[in-house]
Amino acid sequence: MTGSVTPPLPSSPGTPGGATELALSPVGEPPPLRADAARNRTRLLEAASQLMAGCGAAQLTMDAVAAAAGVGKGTVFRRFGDRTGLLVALLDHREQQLQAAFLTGPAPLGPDAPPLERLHAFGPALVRHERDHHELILSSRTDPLRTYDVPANRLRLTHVTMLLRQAGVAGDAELLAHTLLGSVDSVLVHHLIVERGMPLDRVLAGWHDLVTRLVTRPSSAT
Amino acid sequence: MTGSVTPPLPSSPGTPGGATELALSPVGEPPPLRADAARNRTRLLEAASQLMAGCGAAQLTMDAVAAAAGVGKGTVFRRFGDRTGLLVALLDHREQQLQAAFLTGPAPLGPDAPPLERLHAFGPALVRHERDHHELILSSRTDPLRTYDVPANRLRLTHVTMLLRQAGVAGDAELLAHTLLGSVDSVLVHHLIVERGMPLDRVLAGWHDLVTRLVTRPSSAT
DNA sequence: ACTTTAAACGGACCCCGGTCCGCTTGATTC
DNA sequence: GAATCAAGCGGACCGGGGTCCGTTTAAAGT
Repeated sequence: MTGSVTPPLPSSPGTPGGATELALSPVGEPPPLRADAARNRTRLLEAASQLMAGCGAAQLTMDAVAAAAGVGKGTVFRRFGDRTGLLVALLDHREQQLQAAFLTGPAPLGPDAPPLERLHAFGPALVRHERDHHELILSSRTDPLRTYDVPANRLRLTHVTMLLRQAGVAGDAELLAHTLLGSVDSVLVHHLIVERGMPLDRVLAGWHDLVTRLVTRPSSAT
Repeated sequence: MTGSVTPPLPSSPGTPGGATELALSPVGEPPPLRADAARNRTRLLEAASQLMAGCGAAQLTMDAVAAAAGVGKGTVFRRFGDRTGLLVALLDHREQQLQAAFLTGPAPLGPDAPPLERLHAFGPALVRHERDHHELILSSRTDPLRTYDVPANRLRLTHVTMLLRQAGVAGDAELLAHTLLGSVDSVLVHHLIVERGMPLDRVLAGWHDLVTRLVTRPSSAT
């Protein structure tokens, strides 16, 4: 179980400017749910997953999910904050596999391979994963800014940043990681392939090329 | 006047798979509006702009815009398709300045400077422009896929692609252009600066660094 | 077992985006 | 200037996201 989606509890409007800390992820103690709450959470995720499988994201209305799970509508919102929250939770759950693959899995994705190799392998793995779940991803992007707060995406960023550093890349590893990840962003790739008819191979070649360019030290400037 | 926002006329469901051509932008004859329609269009854009300036994007409801412009709600939808369409039209209008700057303006942005210099200048110009309009941009991103269809964004892509080619870059210019543009995407930059506290200079340095890396031929691979 | 308390629950309710369809009006033709 | 017709118009209507608040119930204390 993920347990990562900390819903925006109504008790935390707090300081608006909140510069005390990042305050976005006071991850440390996701207070355990009450028994019934946990049970309902599971039911809701299952119901949502089935509705999704059955009729696509369009049919995934909050009322429908609530009804299918046999709970009230308010409960869904209490648990997941809003529709996006529910979708993210659903997605987050499906991320586990991918995360396991690059965190602890076998080479070339896992920690046994050298950083550069892992980096090269990471792109295709991501693209494949995102293609499998693109509908869910698409519909969870209603609020563009929140994308960067999704745990899965944060994890990817840290991962790529780390790999870049380990590969001995010169320069701003964090920014470069953003750039790399952006180049295989789910929405972009979907656009390129579906709407522009670009072959998948070309996108993947782009990833490898980009990794190579970024890892290579720029020899001459203007 | 832009005149670019061709609303999805109810008469054009046509062939769904439409592989005849791109069919996305049959730009060629935006059929002229009837007098009253044109008048209302202007009124609506003005009303929207004022509401935006007055109370922010949140208050920009379709009803409010319609009321402020003194027309019916249906008219707004007929003209702009949906809320996003209205926002894009608004944004598109404000793009003119930027577009003029890099299409026909003076060096280093305009055509009088060498390609590489234009490329370096383009990033900062974009970032500045996007910061000025980030609220509008943000709220026009509800439908992530449509982003790539916005005329302004297409233009940017072609522009950067062209500059890359002119600068003699080796490799997939179109993909590289996507990558470059992605690295200064409005939402990303806003996230980095506002939520992560990254100084603007660092983002801009990232752009220059990236341009340099991409233009430089990768000397050694794995 | 009984009390207490905060969390969880449910569904009526509100708001807004988007649709629909009958009416109006600007353009064009004769 | 009258007739014709497509384009434009408007606002009632619908459905779904999100909120609110009175009620219920799991858990902790005695």
